[in-house]
Amino acid sequence: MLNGAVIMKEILREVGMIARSLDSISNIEFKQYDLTRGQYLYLVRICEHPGMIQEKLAEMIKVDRTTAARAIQKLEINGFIEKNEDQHNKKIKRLIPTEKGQAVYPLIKRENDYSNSVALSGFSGSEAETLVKLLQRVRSNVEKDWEYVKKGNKRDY
Amino acid sequence: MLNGAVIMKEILREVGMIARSLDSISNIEFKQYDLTRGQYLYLVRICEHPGMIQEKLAEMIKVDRTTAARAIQKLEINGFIEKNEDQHNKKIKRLIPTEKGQAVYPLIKRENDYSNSVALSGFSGSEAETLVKLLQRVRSNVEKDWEYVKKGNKRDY
DNA sequence: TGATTTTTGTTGCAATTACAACAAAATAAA
DNA sequence: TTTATTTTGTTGTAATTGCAACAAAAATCA
Repeated sequence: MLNGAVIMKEILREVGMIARSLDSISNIEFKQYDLTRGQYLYLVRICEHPGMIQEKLAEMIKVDRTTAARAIQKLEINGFIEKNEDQHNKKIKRLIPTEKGQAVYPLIKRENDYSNSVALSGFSGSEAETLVKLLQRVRSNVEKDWEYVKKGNKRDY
Repeated sequence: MLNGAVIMKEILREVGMIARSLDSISNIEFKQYDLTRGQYLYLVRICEHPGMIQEKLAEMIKVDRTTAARAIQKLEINGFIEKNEDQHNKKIKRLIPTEKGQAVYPLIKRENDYSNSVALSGFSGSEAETLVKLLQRVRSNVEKDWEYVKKGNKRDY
């Protein structure tokens, strides 16, 4: 039996270890496609939601606006995506994958799927499902605080 | 009902979003203790495992050896920890928190505990327990691949 | 309408991150 | 013991990351 104190620290640390491991692996494996650190994160989302703007992408990934801005800038320079201007709104730029970007997408997807299958090896279908649902709830809880703190507010505890 | 395809991508992404959110929050909140980005990760572990060497700490956190080296170097420069030489082994340096480091520890702990409680809000005790256990299995699965890839090996998929 | 606030985007810093490449001590193998 | 390999640590270099501070367009408000 696990007591509360153990759970307290473990969730956060386990998640951190898992995320860093998987991110590190992906970054190493995507170098062969000329994607530098972190870029795959943005590219997959742009491919899945073409026309998205970078502000929303940053929120989706949970990364600083300026970090996203530069990652996206680089994706554009290297020909993976385009920034298209909007008909009705002069301020926003809609992000669209190029042919090159679309060609890389399935390779990223395949790697991510494989990493997921590794992560879930030994899991039954229902265990995997339970985990996804619990994680989605955690994410929903956590993202509220993230936005709150990111905006300069102070949490009270 | 969730189908396999959704689960496939969701686990990895949910974990990534949660990890980045929590890390971002912590980094903002720890600035008041003069801890710069990422340093809290190392300091808590050194406090909980005094005498640890930095190679093991890097493995524990799942971060590059050289990243850990510089983070630890900075913790030392800023007086949070000491590097003690070992009696029997001239190569290794044992990491020990200073008074200052020990004074900050409970503050980090408190913040982490709070973030955990936020992450788990709405969870029953048994749900929280289930999540920890599933995450530990995921981490165990994933860290094997991380070490494998980090050492220069190529995964086949 | 006009003034104010929010959204979206960029650039200047200063810092972390990590790959390479090296060194030296410790361990394993011959 | 001598040689080879692994472990542990550092530094050079190049890149990402994110806070501040700014700008301009859009949305809200009075």
